[in-house]
Amino acid sequence: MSTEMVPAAADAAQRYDPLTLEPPIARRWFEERTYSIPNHAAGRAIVGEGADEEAEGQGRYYALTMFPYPSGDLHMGHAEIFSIHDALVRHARMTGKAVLNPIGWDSFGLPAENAARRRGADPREWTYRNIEEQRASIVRLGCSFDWDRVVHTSDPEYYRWTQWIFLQLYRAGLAYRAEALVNWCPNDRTVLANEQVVDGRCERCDAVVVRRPLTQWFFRITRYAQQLLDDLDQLEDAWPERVRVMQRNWIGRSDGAEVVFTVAGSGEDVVVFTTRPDTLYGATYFVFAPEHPLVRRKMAGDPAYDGFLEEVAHRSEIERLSTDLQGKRGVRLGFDMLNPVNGERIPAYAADYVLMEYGTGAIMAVPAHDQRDFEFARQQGLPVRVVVQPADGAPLDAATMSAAYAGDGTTVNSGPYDGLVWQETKRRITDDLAARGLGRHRVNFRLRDWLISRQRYWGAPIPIVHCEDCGEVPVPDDQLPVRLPPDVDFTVEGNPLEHHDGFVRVDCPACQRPARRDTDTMDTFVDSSWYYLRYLSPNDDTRAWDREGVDRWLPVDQYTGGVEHAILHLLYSRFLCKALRDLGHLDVDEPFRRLLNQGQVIMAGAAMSKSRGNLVVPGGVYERYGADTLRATMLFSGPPEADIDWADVSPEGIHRWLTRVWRLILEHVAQDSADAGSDEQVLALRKATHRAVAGASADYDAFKFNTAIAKMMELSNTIAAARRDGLAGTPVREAIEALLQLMAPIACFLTEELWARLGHDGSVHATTWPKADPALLVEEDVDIVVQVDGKVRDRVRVPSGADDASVEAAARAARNVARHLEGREVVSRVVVPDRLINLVTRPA
RNA sequence: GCGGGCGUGGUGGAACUGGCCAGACACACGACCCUUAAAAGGUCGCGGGGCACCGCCCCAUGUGGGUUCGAAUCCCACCGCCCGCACCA
Repeated sequence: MSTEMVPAAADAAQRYDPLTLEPPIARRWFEERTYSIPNHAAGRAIVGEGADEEAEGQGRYYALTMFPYPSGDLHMGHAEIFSIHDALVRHARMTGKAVLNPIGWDSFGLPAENAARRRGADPREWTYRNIEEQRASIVRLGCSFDWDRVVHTSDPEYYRWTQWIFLQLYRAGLAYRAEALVNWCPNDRTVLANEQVVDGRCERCDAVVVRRPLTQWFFRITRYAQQLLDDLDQLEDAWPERVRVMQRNWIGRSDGAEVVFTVAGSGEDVVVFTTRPDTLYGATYFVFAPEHPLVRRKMAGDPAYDGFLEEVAHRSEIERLSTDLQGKRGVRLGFDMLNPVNGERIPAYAADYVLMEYGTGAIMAVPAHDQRDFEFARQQGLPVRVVVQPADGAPLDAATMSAAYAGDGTTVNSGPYDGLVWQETKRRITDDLAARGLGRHRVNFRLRDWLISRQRYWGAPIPIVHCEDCGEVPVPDDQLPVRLPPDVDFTVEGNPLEHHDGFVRVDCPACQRPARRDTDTMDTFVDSSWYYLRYLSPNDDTRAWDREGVDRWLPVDQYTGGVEHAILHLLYSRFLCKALRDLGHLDVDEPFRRLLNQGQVIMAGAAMSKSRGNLVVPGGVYERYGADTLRATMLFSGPPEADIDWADVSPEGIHRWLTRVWRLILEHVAQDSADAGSDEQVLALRKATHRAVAGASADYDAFKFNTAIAKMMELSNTIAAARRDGLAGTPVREAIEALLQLMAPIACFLTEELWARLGHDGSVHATTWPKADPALLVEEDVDIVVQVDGKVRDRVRVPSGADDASVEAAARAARNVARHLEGREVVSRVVVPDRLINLVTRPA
């Protein structure tokens, strides 16, 4: 369509019309699989130089973007992610790298099932229709994905291997079934994920969610807690600081001690975890979690305790949140505890501010030095004993203090440890207890095991059979996948799989007798924590991934996605990578070498959402301005990490610029047949071009697309001005070609078309990234800022590299400088070569 | 409460490791040109104040201090905003 012969004048007058220009190109890239790449591909630049193995590895670039969830059509947030990702991908490709750039869909999950429930339809239909719609939008946006590697996590060909991974972990003891307190919606009669509980209520029906013990499947992520923490250091400067901090906090390592207390009279041992063993002498009472098994046993039948337990069990999440730090509730238990350091007898309580899930479910309470203990003590009239005195400030007085003191200081009231600095006390007390067998140094993590089972239909079935004789029996690998039955009844309450006899009834794989299939499906985060591996052999039905491909491409060089996955998805993926490494299936410690968190697209300060009615979809912008304008608008609005408020953004400026570039180039093609212009003009344009190339290249490397675009705008303005001043022919053409190459990763369609109009056969995207000529970047003369006493007073033009003395001479000669030096004596000078000179004076 | 981050024109944002009179590049706005008119396009102006106004001076990067020849950038305190975690022992 671009090579049609038309009179030059008519051609130059042709309007920039992205709506007819873009779709055919987009379609061609999709249909011809232009950006597909084989596993053994090597970088173009490298191949030409016959490089060694290491260099060959550097030529490969695995670019990954978080695959979308198919909830309806794309929104502006997607448009931003894909604009950023595609720009960096296209740039990487032009610099000669072999880029693996796959896409897929995270297509299991609750919304599909809910849609199915509402309409009695099959979740497949809803899911795959949405995928098709999104795919079309992504293609329309010009994204250069490898369409030969598409995966959907809901395809049996995919979840077969999710199940295989489950079994790998199961056999290694990393997957297990146990009872746990989970979120239960009494209205929907189902378990909810934490993410599905909003402010203590079910996100679907708004019922108040309660905690309920159920037998669930877990992945033993806690076994990797220390590694997950340690290896964050490998990601320094490569992952955003805040993501690493969030993961570190989530893992939550705390160093302290285990201390053994004894039940007075019975001699039963109860272990507590504390980070402050130095305050043991300050323990004035003892607290158990309400559900602590020892308390249940000892207090069974006690009306006060039973009543309290009942009350706590029925407390909803929402109440727990609202009572927060005030109203701690507890009951005095009918026994006392003995403190191992001094044998002191202290009263035992059960209170809801101690959690069964953290530490050992029991604590020693030191009200003087822990705020929660302090509040509970004041409430119950329990004694407060100061055992740490701050180094400076007024000494603490237990009778009058209004808050706990958790800071550092000197140990007091602690027998043999008095006078020691608290850290020293901490160490010694722990050592001494250890010597007596009553304690030890101990590290505790906040991280809990990953609860992966869901009582849901639309997920990967857990490949386990429950047999009365054999117990839990894994489904043999050659019988995978355990398929989701298509004919389920969504009108039943709870998990439809439980009500599907054909699914549930199965022969035990071990003894062949009738058994029962596990009806839980896996959390969708399991699906998404390994998809980057499946991209390496998406169609291989003999194994989960191509080991050779994995070794060649991993780790992912660049991962782009939203910060909302800072913990869950990224932590799970890191865990699974390490587990699979230890099982011998791959050979990297960390899956994602670099991470870029793009900002969110918001609307007038608020998140876009359907319920707010402020959802903006790309469709409107496509129809008005086209995809290039949308892409460039997203990238020009600010740095990629920053949020974009669509209310502040206007695509019009970008559209005007693209139109100017279009016109500039068409006019050049039509008119600039012969070279024209002075040597000075030619040199000036060449310098401007190479400055833009150097600057924009650096910006691309740093993903600063907004400033890169600013430099391209400057260049296009310079070219236009040069043409107006009479420059024509080859020098203009050179500048134009560089401009198009710089713009190609951003305005992929416009540049493709104009490149062809310039008479090139191939694609602009297949060209090699322009290189700035260093000789054209240096100026013979430079402007030097002249300061007098730190204030800028003038500028002088001197030869580049001029020595300090001659710069000073030139500076003193400058008119405005001379005025300011009048009556003053220069006592020193500071020179920044080729940039500035500062003359420091005093009155003469 | 703990942790992380951010405050620059009317707006989005620039300013490499402290150094080119802070404000690139745009948006919006204003004036003018083109036009019968509008749209589109083009040119110019655009932080505040001042003057002996072809040029120069003063103030200005949330506020107040400090370090430095020199601070949007580094340090301290305060004010404001955003995000994460939150009875974690």
